[in-house]
Amino acid sequence: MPRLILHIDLDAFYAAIEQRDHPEWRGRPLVVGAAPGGRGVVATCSYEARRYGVRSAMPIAQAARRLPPETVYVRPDMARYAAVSRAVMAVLATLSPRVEPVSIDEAYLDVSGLERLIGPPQVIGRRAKDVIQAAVGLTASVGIGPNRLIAKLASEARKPDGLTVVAPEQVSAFLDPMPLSVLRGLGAKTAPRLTRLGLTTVGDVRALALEALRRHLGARGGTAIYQQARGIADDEVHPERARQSISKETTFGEDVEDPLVLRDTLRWAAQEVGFLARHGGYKGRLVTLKIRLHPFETHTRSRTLPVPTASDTELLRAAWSLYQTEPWAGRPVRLIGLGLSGWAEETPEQPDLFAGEPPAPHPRAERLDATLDAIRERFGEGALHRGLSRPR
DNA sequence: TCTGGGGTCCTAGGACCC
DNA sequence: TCTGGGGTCCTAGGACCC
Repeated sequence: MPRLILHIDLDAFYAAIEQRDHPEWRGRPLVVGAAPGGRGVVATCSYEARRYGVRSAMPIAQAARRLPPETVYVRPDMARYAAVSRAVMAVLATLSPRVEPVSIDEAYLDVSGLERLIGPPQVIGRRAKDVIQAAVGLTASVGIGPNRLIAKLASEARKPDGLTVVAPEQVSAFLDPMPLSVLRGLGAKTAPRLTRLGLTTVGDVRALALEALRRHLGARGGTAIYQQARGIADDEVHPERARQSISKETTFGEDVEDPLVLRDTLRWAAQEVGFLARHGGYKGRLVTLKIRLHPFETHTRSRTLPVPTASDTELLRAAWSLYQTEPWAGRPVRLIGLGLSGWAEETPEQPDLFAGEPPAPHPRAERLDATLDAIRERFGEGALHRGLSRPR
């Protein structure tokens, strides 16, 4: 039986939350990210700001030069955004129990078989958008297709507040005219390898033999692109993917040479990582120090410990000794941080969204009220939209 | 023009063991 | 004195994604 995969992407997520909670900022260019005078980039910006050509990951100084004086700049409040995200994921779970969050503002749902319960794909997609609007007062763009790649490209096809369904027989017509960079794994470095061959669209890539693709992209990458260009891609949705690493890093406002400041910063990172690890029930053996030296030279150094740990002091000791064994002392540091990975075999899985609660019998969108109460209880009123309204 | 922070996955060489 | 493969672990870096 063919799968039906839904991809949902919350529109301008951080910026939309800020505008939701500050009505006076609605309709104005708004940037969530670094302070306009400082170092850093745009995390997300409102659609009003995008009209000036501002995009995610653009250096904040460059964005500030383009944007008008009435622009609002806000620092990210990740704890708040994460609460909204969890509320969205919870309400999506009333549609289908197979929800895989892929980032704070994106998820895949396996909605195969829901046509009998809800209706055709268009209606399922509409329902997903409605329950999110009702729960948190935000718009989302939805794409539905036979696998994850097509669902994702469908949600990107119309934004914001879009809804696009691609049936299996429409896949090649949908894919062929797209720029080849939409395929997963063709980024800034590898896409030009194909562009140099005169290829520009997915249709062009589809015309290429498997052997040629493997020659230019490597055996693994070449095969993956060959299949994607034919609309063949992963359609498994994994509701409880375990995380593989925990890390914390920071970029200094100005480069730092004082070893005491570096050590204090690593201590902070060790405490943050240790806290997250202990609360998730993780212990890891691999400690990685990350450092970015002036002007923009990045290194990692890692050490495998004999015994898995989640201890702040052990993390700090390992990271600091990695720093000290390198001839970096005295060189100005732009960024420093550390990570923990390599979980012990017996590390328990991260508890899922509803851990500890009785399993919901047959979750359906009709149970929205009960779900909203549960969300309010777990994530606080702030996660929810004020002036709650029911979907029709 | 200056380039965040949080991740995932892959590659490749060397050590080491059988 | 020279020489196999295969497998696993460790480490560093890079590409990519949101």
